[in-house]
Amino acid sequence: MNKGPYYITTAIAYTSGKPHIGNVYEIVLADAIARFMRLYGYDVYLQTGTDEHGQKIQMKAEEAGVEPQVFVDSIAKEIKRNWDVMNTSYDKFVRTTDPHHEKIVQKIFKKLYEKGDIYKGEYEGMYCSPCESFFTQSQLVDGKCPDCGGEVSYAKEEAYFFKISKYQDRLVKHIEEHPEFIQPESRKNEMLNNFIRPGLRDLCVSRTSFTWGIPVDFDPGHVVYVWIDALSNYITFLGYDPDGENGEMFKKYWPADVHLIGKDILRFHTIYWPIMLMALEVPLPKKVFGHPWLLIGEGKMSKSKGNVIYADDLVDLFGVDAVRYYVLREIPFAQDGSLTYELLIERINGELVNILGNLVNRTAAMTQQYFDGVIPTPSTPEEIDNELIAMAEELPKIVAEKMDELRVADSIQAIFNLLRRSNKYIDETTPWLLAKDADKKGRLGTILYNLLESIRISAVLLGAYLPDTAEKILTILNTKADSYDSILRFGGLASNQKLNPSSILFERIDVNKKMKEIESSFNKEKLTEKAEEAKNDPEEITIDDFAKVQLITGEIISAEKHPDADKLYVLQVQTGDEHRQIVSGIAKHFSLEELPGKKVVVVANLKPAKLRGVMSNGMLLMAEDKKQLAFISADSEIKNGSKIR
RNA sequence: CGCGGGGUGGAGCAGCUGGUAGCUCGUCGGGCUCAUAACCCGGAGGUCGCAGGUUCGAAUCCUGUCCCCGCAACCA
Repeated sequence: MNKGPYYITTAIAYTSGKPHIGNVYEIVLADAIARFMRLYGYDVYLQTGTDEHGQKIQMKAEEAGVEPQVFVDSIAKEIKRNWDVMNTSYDKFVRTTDPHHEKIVQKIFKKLYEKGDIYKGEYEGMYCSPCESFFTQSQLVDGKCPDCGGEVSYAKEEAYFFKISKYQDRLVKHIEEHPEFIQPESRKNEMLNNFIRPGLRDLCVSRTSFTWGIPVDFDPGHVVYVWIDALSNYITFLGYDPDGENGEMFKKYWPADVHLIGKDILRFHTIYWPIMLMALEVPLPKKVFGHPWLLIGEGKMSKSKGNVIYADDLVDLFGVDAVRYYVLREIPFAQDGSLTYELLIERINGELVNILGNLVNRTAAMTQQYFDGVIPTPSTPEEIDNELIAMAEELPKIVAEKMDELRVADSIQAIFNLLRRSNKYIDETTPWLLAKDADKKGRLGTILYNLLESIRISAVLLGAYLPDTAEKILTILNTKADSYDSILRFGGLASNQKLNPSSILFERIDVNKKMKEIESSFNKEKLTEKAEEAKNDPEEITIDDFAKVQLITGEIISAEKHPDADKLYVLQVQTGDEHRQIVSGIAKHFSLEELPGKKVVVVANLKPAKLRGVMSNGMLLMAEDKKQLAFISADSEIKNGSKIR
């Protein structure tokens, strides 16, 4: 039952640091789709990997004091390890530093150049030499470099540009004619209205400001823009060759069925990538799915917020399948999902333990008790049986439909509906009562068989999402009937086989105990992190350095909104005899009303600066943790303007 | 008037091609004992952000308005 090739890719992960659970979500999602499609009968090829070039990586490597290649080698290894920890079944793990990939990207670049779609031009803008970066007028802060605050000067440099605009109309047409192309569809309009229709500007596709990239072979000093490099991975590793014979894999699997990516990079995949392919005269992928994000509580996960959660830590705490289950189940089709330990534990206990684990456990126990563990032979079904059977036979179709739309969470829910129904079926049929009556042995057997078969059908489907658990269940059932075909008709489980001894599938988690465990390990982590930070940041300052900073006490007299910025307040602060205006980015944390009267600490000798047009003379000191800001003030009455030292 | 997403019982969501408002969790009460204090049943709880409009009828369509969240700008 081969349904043909199915090529699915994830975005390749950027090797600038260890991937967090949000990054890992993508490969797990891809894996679930890939596993299901394999079960369903497709010849699936799942490609994932790492994106290893670019300035940021070069910088990180320099910071770490190693060669870029050494740096990306170690990160790529770590990323791959995380993918493996999550038990993902990728067919190919690619790396953009692969020599073959580099060679083909050079060929692609050259071909586009020869075709005239890439031309040499000049990049102009305000340039900051220490930072080696160009900035647009609007990015400048007070006419200075936004990164280092240094002077910038007008400069231009040679660069190659890609004639994106040439393909604009074709792209619009393609998107309009293929509503499937951008998923979820709500994103389609965003792309069209926000980026494409206003007009595409030619894209600068080479850099000379750093060297860690694929060199433009016909013009030394230039390296290929990372996105051109990265996006190409989808075809280079299949054996695409711009001026030769394409490889077998390319012929078989391209165009891709799905590019699975984060919604933040949808732009690159629905604009630049299709246009690149058009320019190369290569067919476009069928679908680009910008999946939502996994949020931590309410907010985005980020290092600066200090709320980063790593997949391998979660797996240590809860097990692979529990973590897979959570991310797949909790993130709906087009809306961000949220992760907290409490929610995770709730899902594990409420669904994996109570619904799934308990059902398998009680059914196996009854089969053991009443039939010595031998799968009974069913007799004529009754009305109540037919209801269960109908639902079980319906399930594979429902799941297939949902998966076809990439609605993974819905698929899982459908499976759990059958498991719930099965639990209910037990209560309705009361096997423990039938067991007391020898005449009812046949009926009892039918019921247990129906349960075991429903469990088998569920387990076969669950294999896509919880591979280990599914395998465990099928082992308990002692069956090899695990194909999609085998679950289309109820009754595929062979009778008279003896069940294997069952074990607990998911251990119940004690919330309080677990949270304590997490906290203690979290603290440990924090300590080691701090220790590392201290190591990495050996810079000590002298008392003289500190003396340069002039801190004084003050009091906020009045506060008003910045006319032109959401996060800023314009504050009038009394600092002794004088009073100064300070612009501060605390609008998100405090209301205007509560500010007047607040005692504050002010950095008095900070160079004045204009913030979005308003002068600011100084800076307020605030204490900051993950969630909130707090003012710092003297703990007893002291005159405004008092020195702090 | 920068772009987009969202506001539905205590929590998280579904419904949004118009016609008794549904699911999971929690809560209260009951049942059962095969099972991992689990499973099953029942109840309470919502004027579907607000105000208008279209319609015989709107959570669902239209207009206005308020609030929240992303992106962009800004966090001295």
